[in-house]
Amino acid sequence: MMSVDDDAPDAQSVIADVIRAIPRGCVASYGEIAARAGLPGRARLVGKVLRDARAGARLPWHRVLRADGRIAFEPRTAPFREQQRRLAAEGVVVVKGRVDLARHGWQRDLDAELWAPPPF
DNA sequence: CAGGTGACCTCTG
DNA sequence: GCAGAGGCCACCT
Repeated sequence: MMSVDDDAPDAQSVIADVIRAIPRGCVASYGEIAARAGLPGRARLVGKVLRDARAGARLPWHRVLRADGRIAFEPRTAPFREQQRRLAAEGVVVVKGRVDLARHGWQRDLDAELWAPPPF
């Protein structure tokens, strides 16, 4: 007997899947992730998923940034430096706690595929 | 039940 | 660049 819930996986697991889909070397914002999970406006829920994420969750949490490309943690804190370190390890440039989204943004990557920009 | 909080976002000035 | 307001909603007091 099917129920409608079979087609309504809980939001948090969908969000987790989206985060796992962020390519290495790319970053995505909370709002972007929520939107891609079919949950526009639910950026805060993405934050909760990451907060609840456990070590064994295997989520690339370091690839999630704020909408302006800044790391969500307070500068100079341990988590902040850890995220910055992990990003650098993937070749993502972090300057003053900020990433150039035009260079490493996931959405930008999609645009690159669809638009097939000419070499400059 | 009401109020505050939070790994957030967008708009306005 | 910064500040305020409104939106979002799960979770805790």
